[in-house]
Amino acid sequence: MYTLKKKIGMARRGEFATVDGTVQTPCFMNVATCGAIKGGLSAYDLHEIGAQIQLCNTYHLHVRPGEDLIYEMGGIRKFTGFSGPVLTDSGGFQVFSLAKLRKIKEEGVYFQSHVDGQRMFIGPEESMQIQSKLASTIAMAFDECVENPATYRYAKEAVLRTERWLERCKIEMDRLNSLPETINKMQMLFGINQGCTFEDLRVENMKKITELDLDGYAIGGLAVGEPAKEMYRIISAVEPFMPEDKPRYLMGVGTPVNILEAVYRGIDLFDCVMPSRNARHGHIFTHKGVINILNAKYEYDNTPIEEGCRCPTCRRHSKAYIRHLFKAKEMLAMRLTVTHNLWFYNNLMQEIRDAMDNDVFEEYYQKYRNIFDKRI
RNA sequence: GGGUGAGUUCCCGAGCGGCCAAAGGGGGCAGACUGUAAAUCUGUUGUCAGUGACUUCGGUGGUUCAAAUCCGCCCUCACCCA
Repeated sequence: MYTLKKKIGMARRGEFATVDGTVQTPCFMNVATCGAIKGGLSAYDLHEIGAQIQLCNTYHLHVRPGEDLIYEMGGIRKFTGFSGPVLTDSGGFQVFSLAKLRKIKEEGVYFQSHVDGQRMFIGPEESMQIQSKLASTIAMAFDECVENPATYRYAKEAVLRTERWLERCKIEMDRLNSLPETINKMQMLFGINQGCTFEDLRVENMKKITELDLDGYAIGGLAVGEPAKEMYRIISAVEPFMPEDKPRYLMGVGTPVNILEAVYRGIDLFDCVMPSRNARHGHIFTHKGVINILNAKYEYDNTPIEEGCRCPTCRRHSKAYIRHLFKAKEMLAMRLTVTHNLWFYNNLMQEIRDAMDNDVFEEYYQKYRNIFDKRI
């Protein structure tokens, strides 16, 4: 249940209520693909960071440890100990990223496990069944994320197939939610908009999927190599056709500026591996831009990553120390940088919400849109 | 004192007459990363000048058109015998 609290231009300040807690939007969802934030953060650490909601991956959890085990353990939330809402990605994106091993058919996708090469099949029904057993708060529709660039012809074929899959997802989800043994009978389903960078396909698809009256709508298949401007163009093209009273989720995006630009264009939810993955590689986000903590210039730098940052890392540690930990291959290095970056992202959303609440979002947007992604 | 083996670019370590500025690691430096097969991947790592030149393979003196590679002497290290 989404409540729009304020609108500033296209930007939306809202609240998204679920059975597992309410999320203040705009919001960033922290990515815990296999049920854990890579870099060694626990559910407790996430609480410290101000994380509202977490994303886990259907495909990865299906492969290991399997949805039956997680079902037996009481569902993904109980299993991981994360108390807030959890969104599960459908496995559709994995079909895309494991491109070499896949075969896409009308019934679903045949592919090989990245762990042991075992042949597997996931279709819309299977994805819903797995997500139902995982008992996440929100399930994502099983879609096809087409690579960029794509021909119009293929893009169209793929969107139409994804539309048919979406109808099957909804039917299966309704059925699963009515079963007595289902852990979360209120499991939500979000539809996913596709159509590559073709505006007419995007718009047609959005009109089509919103007819299904789902719990939320996502824009998928962006930030897959196209220029950022293309992405913004698609968001703006599709946004007018997204229901006002449903949360809007831009999948897999992005850099701090990408997020700011997307919020500016009416998006409520985000997820991205960038803060955690880049942190593991020493790339760190600050309000002044992006730094690489491994750079020689930080060897004797006794100041925190960002002066004035209230994250657990910056409150205590210097760049010189963190750099040393990386050089010494201590896992604490990654824990500290992932903590900072995730804090930065979650705090960024908090700052955006505050700016909206205080009617200074436009100023905030103008101040940072050319700064956050800059390399310094 | 005698014998044997070894000394290679920041480190380890290949190379044993020209195709060697010298494999491969490590380390260093830099870059990439957007619904995570990612604690991963890429580039670079003698000097100077954009195709080239110059200084390098313990030291020194030779042999040769040509030497990290062959020879003499010297130095250092390791092991063995006294």
